[in-house]
Amino acid sequence: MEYNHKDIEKRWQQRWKDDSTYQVKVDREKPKFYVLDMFPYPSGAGLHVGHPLGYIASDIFARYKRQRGFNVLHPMGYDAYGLPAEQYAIQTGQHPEKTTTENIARYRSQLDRIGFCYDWSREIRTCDPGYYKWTQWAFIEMFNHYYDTALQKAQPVEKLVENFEARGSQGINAAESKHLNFTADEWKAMSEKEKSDVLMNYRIAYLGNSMVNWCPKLGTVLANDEVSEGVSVRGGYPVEQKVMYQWCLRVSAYAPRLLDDLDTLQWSESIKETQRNWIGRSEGAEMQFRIDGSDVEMTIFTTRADTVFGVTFMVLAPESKYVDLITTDGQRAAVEAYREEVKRKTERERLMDKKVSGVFTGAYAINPLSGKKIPVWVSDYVLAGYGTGAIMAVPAHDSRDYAFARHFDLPVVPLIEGADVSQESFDAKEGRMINSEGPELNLNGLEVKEAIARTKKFIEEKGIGRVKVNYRLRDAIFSRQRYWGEPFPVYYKDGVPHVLPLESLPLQLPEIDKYLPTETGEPPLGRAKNWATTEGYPLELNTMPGFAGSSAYYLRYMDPRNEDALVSPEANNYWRQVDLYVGGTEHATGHLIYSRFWNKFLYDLGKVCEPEPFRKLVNQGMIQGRSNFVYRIKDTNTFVSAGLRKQYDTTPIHVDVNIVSNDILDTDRFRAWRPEYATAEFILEEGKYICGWAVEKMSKSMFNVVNPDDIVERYGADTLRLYEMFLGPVEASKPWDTNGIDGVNRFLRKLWSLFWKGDTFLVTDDEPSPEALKSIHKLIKKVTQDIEAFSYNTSVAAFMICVNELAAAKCHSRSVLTPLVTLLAPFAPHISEELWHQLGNDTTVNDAPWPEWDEKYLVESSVKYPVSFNGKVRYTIEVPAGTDKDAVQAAALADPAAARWLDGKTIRKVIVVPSKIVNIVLS
RNA sequence: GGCCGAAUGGUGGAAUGGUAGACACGAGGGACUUAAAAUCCCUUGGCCAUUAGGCUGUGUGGGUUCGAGUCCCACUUCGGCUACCA
Repeated sequence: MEYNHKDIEKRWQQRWKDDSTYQVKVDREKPKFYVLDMFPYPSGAGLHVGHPLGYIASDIFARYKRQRGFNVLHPMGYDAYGLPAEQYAIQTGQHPEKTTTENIARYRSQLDRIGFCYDWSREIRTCDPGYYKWTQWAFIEMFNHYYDTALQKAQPVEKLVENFEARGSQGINAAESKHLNFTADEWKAMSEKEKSDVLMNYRIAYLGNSMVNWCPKLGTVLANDEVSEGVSVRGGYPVEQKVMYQWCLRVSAYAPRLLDDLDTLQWSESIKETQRNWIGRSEGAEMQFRIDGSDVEMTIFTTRADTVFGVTFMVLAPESKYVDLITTDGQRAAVEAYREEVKRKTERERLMDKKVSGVFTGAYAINPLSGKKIPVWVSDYVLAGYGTGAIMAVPAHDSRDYAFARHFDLPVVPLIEGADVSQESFDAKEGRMINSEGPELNLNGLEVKEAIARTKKFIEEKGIGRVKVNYRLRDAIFSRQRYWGEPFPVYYKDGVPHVLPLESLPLQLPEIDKYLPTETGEPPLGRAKNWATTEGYPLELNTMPGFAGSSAYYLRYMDPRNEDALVSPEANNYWRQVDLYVGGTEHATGHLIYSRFWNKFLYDLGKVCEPEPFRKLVNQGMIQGRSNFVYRIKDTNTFVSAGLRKQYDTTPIHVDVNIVSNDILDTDRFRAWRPEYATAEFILEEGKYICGWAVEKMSKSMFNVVNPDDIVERYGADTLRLYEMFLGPVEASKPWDTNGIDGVNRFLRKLWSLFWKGDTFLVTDDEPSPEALKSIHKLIKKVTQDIEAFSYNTSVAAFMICVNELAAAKCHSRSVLTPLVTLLAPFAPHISEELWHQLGNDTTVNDAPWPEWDEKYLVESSVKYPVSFNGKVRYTIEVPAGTDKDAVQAAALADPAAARWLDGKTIRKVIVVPSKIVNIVLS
């Protein structure tokens, strides 16, 4: 029998499906293990060979854990809501659901061919009403809770209301949008609408005016992580800042816990660091500056409390509410003009434009420590969204303040001994303070750190300010002016928002005729007919963002068809959390923050039993494309081989990598590729046309997309799986290069030839030779350790070595081949399953227990010690295995070859090190 | 600007501080074959040498060590993420 991958893979994939081999149930007899891939957005382009990299790695681990006796949950589903399907719908009128369903079908067939051990009975789609019911449910719960900062926990809003009824706003510890002060009587006197507004200030899901990233081209707002360098991540369209009344999630309330709990996670340091930066904890102080001749007090935030004596001016963000309060009549026109100018600029223009700009408000503030009058300016280098939107400017020790001061000719007062501020600011937090003496506080002579602490203490005592920890993490904007997303379970009664009762969920996405905003500028849902409750109250027109559906999907897999809860306590208590999560780093500041937040919220409610969703995270690298080029001689239809192109004036042209093999162009297929090349002529080198190559992003336009289907068709899924792993470490980014896949395929055929020669089944019950035993035990040890360490490329290499050794030893012994096939099963499940059954087993190879290695087969009978002098290996001595250290030393000293190297010198010492090296040090 | 990571043959990549370059591709040579494919064997970091063997070698410069690709310091280059964050 020949190795026929098509027959084997088709047959076993069918068997696994028929037998439901990979379905799992809660089984309290067995330990659980939860392996999860980040579920894909099913794009129209289908999978390329880069996508399955992480899936293959996690599949190997899932199968391995199953063979180790774990009950393994390994599900898959689709992040089905998203912009591309909607953009496509706008262009073509095709319902996004139709596009999405088709794309999912394509993804599924591509995934199926690779032979994953997913439990497809647990498949979920975020756009499925049975699923998004629970997204809406979570939103309602967030609406009905506030965050208690003393308990560090979400609490029902009713508790807050009780407090208001009894004591007003006094004594509450709640995360809030702004600080409110009212009495119980004032609360009781409020209208329905006023009460609603007050509660919005505390709810975890709340409606609020906030500065949003508005993308006019996409017609929607975007979250911070959906914007990069002033343009939208999807599409790259310009984004502007705008205040809008939007649904938001109070993620910021969870910032301290999101930060602290990072330490409990087995994630890469780099991704934890990225999250730490994104959360952006900074310890500093809030301080009040009174406006001269007014009772307005402006609050600023600073991490450099020590530099207050160097504050020579203050700056407000153009959007700051203080601007209206303090601008003098004389300056009002100029300030308004400036604000208009800033407003017109997009975020990108604002970032690009490095020119310093700003305008004086006409007002002066009083420095609370020195008592000096300092001017207050407005400039767009101060952001409304961070801190309080107002800063104290210390030009001597902050480069942005310095640039501003130089531009507008404001004074620069150095505060640190020896700091030269004639050319640039001195930003380092070190040195001794000078020029820092006021009527009540003297910092001169202190180190910066001491000065910060002293100032903080002083301002707290004097009531000028307070120590404050500030977080950069913003609340998540949760509204999208889109159609293809989860509808909010919200209706408006007399303008007051209410959530729908839980029994009425899911609130299904209505049909609409066009997917554009309405003529009046309302979101697409404004087009839906009868978009109201049965009582006729209008429903919310926005939909939820992409991250809503992906924030708790890992919980739903535990209990995917439960109609009464997101996940039952039984299922959740058994599966608990994801033990291994595999996916790309691009979600570091998006999905991976939102999921943690969402999970912590549900944890506070007692709905889930683990405070973190993903215990261990592995980030697979990106697979880049490897493009091929042909070189056309200018103004001809003649193409010259890469090695000869320097002799001509040529233009490189991307050529489809699928008609190139080992960089050699298939010239016939090239002529057939496109009509304009039908008459192409070639200048060959050594009879071949060699293409040039470059590493680029994998994309259609570069003609470097490799479809896994083609690889599976030609070499089989097992070869694809092994090759993707063999390419390099899972975490590393690397270009896809199909050259070299033959080596892996050759390995599988060699493995096959241990079992079959022609139609003869070679397997015997003979006792294996010591070499064969050593070979297989070496493999067991290596593969076991490598899988645990997620080092699959070296595992594949170890398989190749073992098979080569067994072939050389002509070993066909069942007792060696059985563990070999068992070990290979996670990597190449189809061929392993086939051979496993040929060895006479009936169960699936995935239930074959993982073999254990025995060190006794790995011991050498004699050991060779390289002997080195001063670090250089000179010769080798051989001693029986087990020889102790002293005997090795004696043997080394007695070896006549040593004399050759001693050369009159004396031996200072002899060191026997663990790695079988004897090191002789001469003096 | 900030943070993180990387740098090893023609290529992808191996090396708990202990014989650098495993494994694979590619390349060269050979066997089998009418031929091709497939398969098998040999060579393959560089330099010198007929061989034996020698020298040299992990981005650069220093350091620690009996011993450094690996640890420390400085630098260079390249990637990734992030950014007027006060």
